[in-house]
Amino acid sequence: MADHEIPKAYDPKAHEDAVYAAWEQSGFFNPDNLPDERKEMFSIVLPPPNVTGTLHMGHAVMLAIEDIMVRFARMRGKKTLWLPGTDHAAIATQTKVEKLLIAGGMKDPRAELGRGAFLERVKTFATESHDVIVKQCKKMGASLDWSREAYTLDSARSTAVRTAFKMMYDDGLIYRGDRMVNWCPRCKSTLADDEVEYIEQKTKFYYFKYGPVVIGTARPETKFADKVIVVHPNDARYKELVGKEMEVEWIDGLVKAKVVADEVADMDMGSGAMTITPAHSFVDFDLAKKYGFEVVQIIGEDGKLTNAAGSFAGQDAHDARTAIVEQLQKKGLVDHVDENYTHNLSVCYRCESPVEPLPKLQWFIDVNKPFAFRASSHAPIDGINDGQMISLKEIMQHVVRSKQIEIIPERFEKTYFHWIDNLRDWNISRQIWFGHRVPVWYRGEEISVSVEALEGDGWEQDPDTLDTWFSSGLWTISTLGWPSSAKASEGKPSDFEQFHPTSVLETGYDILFFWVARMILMTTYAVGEIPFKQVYLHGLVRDEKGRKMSKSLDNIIDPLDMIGKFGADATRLSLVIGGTPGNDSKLSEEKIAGYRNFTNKLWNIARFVLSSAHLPPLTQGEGWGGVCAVTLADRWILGRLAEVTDRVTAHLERYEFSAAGELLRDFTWSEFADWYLEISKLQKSENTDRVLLHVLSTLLKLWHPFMPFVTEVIWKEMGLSKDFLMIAEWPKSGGNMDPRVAGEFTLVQDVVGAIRNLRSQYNVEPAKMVSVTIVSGKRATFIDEQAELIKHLARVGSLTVTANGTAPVQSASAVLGEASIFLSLAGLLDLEKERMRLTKELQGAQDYASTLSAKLDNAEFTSKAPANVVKKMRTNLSEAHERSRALQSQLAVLKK
RNA sequence: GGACGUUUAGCUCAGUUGGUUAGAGCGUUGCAUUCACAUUGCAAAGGUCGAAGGUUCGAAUCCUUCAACGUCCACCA
Repeated sequence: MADHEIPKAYDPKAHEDAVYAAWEQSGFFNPDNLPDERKEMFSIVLPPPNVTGTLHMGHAVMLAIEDIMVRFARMRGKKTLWLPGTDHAAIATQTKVEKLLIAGGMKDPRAELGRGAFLERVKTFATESHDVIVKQCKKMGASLDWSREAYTLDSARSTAVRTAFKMMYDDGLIYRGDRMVNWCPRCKSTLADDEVEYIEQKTKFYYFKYGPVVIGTARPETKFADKVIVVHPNDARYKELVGKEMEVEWIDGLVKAKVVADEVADMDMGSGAMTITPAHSFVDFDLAKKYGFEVVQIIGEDGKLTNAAGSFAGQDAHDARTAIVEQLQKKGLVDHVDENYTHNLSVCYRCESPVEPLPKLQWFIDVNKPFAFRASSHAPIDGINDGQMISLKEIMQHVVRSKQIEIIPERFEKTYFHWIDNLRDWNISRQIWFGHRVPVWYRGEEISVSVEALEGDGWEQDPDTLDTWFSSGLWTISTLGWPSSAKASEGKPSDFEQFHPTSVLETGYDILFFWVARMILMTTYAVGEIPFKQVYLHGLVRDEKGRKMSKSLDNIIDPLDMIGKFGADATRLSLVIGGTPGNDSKLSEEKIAGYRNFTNKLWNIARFVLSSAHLPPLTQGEGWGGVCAVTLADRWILGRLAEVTDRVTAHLERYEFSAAGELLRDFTWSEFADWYLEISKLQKSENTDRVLLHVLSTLLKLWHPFMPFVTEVIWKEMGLSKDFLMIAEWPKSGGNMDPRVAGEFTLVQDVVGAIRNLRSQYNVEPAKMVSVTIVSGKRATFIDEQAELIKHLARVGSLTVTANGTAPVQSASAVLGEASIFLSLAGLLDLEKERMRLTKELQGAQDYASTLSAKLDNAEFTSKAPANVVKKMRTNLSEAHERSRALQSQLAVLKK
């Protein structure tokens, strides 16, 4: 036990860093160092934060939830690995550094520095970010195994990336093609479909005369090379025209145009006729491919018009629009202009510049092409055989549909399938410098794809880099040693064999497509295993008004600030309690302050228990098995503790963190502190001390995953064990609540509550002793046995308990189901007030009774409802009647 | 245009397979400050569960329609 003064308030700052350092030093974050032989594995990979800066509340909620999962698993005796790492986040990081360099005075950083020097700058920035991120994870208390830390761009992960690329290339899944891509003229790079965002915008929509038809467009600057008119085959207006060729007057003079019929044309849209722009529209490009039309690029990668734009060549595409329209106007080709057209402008998700669809030679992953599946021998996927021809899309659908991967909450499965249905081939090459260089080398017409670099001999590597999600898609396998050390060596199983597939992937729903789906694709392909058995998706953390936290709104709540102010434990609780999976949650400082109050409450519970319960320290391993239930309160609190232990365990197994936390908080505060601790002040005994210590130590274990710091500090104060609470064994309930005990204790609570209520009604000071009479029929003996308890808890000086009796004069009364309570108020009783109060209560009781009898008189109800429901209702009815009678007789006394 | 989510006390949210006076925290109101904790204690007030229909002996819970708010996807003819 503590032989020194424990401070009145818990000060997180005084303990947190030291506790984390001690945990780290123990080595127990690394599963290989866990003390006993552990058979069952539990593994999570940390979704690697981007090295673009610092952690925000979204990361904090992720760390809090995952740490709960991990600490719970570890305490339950599983060989537990939580593997940390960071993501180089190619475009995001490069863009961020470019912005910083520009802010520092550079005009075009890439041009001014060159590839090598520029990458050095990015690397320096990434290293600094990484260090900050690691520090922040530690501040949160995250029990990550830092000895296994990984980085998406380090050498082991680069080998994995090149290996996967080569496998896919050899299987014919990776191909190089001239295809439409989303091009960001500012980043000078392509973007994946889901890296494009849309902003609603009002713009002009032009209708032009194009030969015999009128066509509509919002982007006149792309229309120079339009040579094909498309109409719907069923459109009567244009039936005659289909198949014809003609010369039409256009922007830069006459062009030769022809008319084709295709169902993509929408008869109800505009004039029903359109021309196509194969080089700058995904739909038109597909159409051009289908009919073999020429693809002429009008807008270049610099965002300027190409030579195909004739007299406008070299102008900025967006700026040239007005001049082009003017030229058409002069020729009398403008039919009319819709000034109020709203459409969605596509912009780059990183820099918000307008995105230009254009054709470009790029690397793609074919998601529809069947290949020969390579099954895993140690964790095979059910339903797909070795060598079976199957496409990536089909695998992605299969593993979720067959529930081999379970998504929580389930509704996101729908979103997932919908996304896959719309999935096109994945463009994986980017024209940026920071990232994994495409492992392809060229020499003249020759192409070589290689894991090892090809040096000299005239080989030149592709200048492009890979989409950042290509490397993070390999995260579960690349961090566990694939491909280099995926196999056992010297009889020792490898990390990959032990920990893959990982148990659960915990992340925000906003990266379900970006990352989760890509991991499923890459992992099932590369190793023939699912990457994780479950996906738990948390919601976004928003501000107290429900807005996203952002710099421009200046509403960012910084996790580090909150940890400094309220402690890591309080910050964690505020992020976990009150939220449900997949739903956004609102966070405010007041909320965190509320949980700071709770950590302090727990601290003071411990302070009280440790100062009042003096027992010789138990030797390690002995535990508190000797704890006995002597009094009613002992039986009650131990029974409740058993119930709470079971329910908290069940909640945590189902990832119901909020429910588990609320249950624990209510038990800790409203039952253990408010009732048992108060009772213990009266019923002092060695056994009471044992009960206090037992409940406290069990609570520390149950709370530990949620609030690791304060529980570990108290655990040390208790001196129960030399070992950390972090590796203590998770409690087992070891018993049930006796329903009779529950009923009896509830009666005591109700009696005490009724007396307190009467005191409050008459403004009797809490400290003042009062006189009370309880008339309680067959419960009189029991209540009399508990007289001391009731007197203590309700501050009663004189208590009379009788089986039968009449109300004492000058007293306020309350009626419980089994007892009538009278509080003596000599001279203070307000007859009128008392009469009104009792009348109101009587009314309530009678209304309730009549509702119940109406139900019970209904034969359909009594015949169809389950017997226990009917029985319970009969009991309630007789109680209501009894209560009404008691209230009536009390009113009668008052009237005298 | 398609899909999903939310709507319960002033605020933030729970509410298990439908079961009978709808719960918590914060806030509010009243009383209390040597006695573990004012980062506290005791008590109270406060809700026709978004609307309208339906199923059922019984609906916050299941079905239909509608409304408001939010999110994602598609789309620059």
